[in-house]
Amino acid sequence: MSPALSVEQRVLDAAKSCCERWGFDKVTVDDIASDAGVSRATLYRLFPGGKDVLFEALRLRELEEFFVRLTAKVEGAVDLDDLLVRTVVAATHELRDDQHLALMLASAPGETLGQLTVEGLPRIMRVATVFLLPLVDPFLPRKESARLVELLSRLVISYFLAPSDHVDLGDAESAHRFISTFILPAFQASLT
Amino acid sequence: MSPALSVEQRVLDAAKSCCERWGFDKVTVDDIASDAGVSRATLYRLFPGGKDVLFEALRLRELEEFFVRLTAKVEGAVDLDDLLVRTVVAATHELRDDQHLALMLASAPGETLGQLTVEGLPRIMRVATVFLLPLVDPFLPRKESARLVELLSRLVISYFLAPSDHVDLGDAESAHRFISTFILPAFQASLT
DNA sequence: GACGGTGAGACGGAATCTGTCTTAGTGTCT
DNA sequence: AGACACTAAGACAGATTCCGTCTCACCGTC
Repeated sequence: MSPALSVEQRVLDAAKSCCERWGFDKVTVDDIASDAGVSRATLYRLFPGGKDVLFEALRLRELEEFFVRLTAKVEGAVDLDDLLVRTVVAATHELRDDQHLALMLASAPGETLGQLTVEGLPRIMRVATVFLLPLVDPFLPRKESARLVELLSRLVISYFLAPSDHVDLGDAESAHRFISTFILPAFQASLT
Repeated sequence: MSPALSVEQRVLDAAKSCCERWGFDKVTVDDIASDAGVSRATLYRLFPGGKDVLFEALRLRELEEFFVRLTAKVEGAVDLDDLLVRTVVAATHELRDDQHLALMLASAPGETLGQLTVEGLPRIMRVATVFLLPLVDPFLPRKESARLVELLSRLVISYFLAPSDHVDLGDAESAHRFISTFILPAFQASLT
């Protein structure tokens, strides 16, 4: 047996694939453990607290991978307008293309929505801030950056979950119109 | 709500699709009931005894559909040799193409194998006899027909579960060789 | 031989599932 | 109108599964 990946990663992969195979609320810890080729004891040693902690870690990993891909896509923006439009468009596309997310929304809508809106939102904001703040910082004072990142994160999620007839944040032109009209003016005064 | 299908059939369909979605041992009666758009009480009224009886009924339905398709494929055989070869070949192909069976074998091998070999075999023999006896009857005395049907059923299942290097019952020529060599001689004396 | 990491599995308590039952609602027939 | 068949909803106890923690034996390394 060649680990290749760390045991933690193997377990998280197993959790993800079990989820996709059986749906979130049918998965048991035993399923995940045996899928990862690991004993239950080991799983609990790696993720003390069990299922909750494990899935929390999985969500965190997915979230970070999401922003790694996202920031890679928006590198080299020339001004704030450009940066925000590209970020919002790329994020929207990523959300729409996320198979795992789609499956979760289909098989366990309540849980998944909670992770996108209520319980999970603080973590999302936290990670979004970590990844996006450095990109926005050149254009705005720190405090304004944080406000901006939070605002856009909320908006992207909202428009992803409930698309609008008037705005399509997956479309560059529409996103540009939206951002110049509703977002940038609020931060114009603070532009550095 | 237009029933279109009888409630029993809807419940059996739900059981089948739940099985395919979640695997045999993850399905609950509630899953099936709500998938069929039926209350749990109704389900237990239709299948007194619950899960076991329900799945028994499902297996019986699948089995009968199997033989309906099979007999349709072997109509018009001119002699016993022809009939047996075509039956064996068609049955083998049906088994190999059965998606539901493949899923069951993959997700619940123990249970499914039992249904093909140990507990389930009597029922298979019974249904096979009902469907195939009339086809074989013209060529053999009743008692020999039953022996023949049983023998071939067992062989088809065995070669399906564990293919041989020497015989391929899905191939007409190979099946013909096999049947003329091992099967027909034993019944030659009884040919009517 | 000590030591960290692991698998196997026992354990009690919580959660879920099963199968039966009762109740109330709906549509049909007389 | 009333009798009737059929159903959804859900309460219920008992069985089963699952969870999280624990112990113990095992193995490779130091």
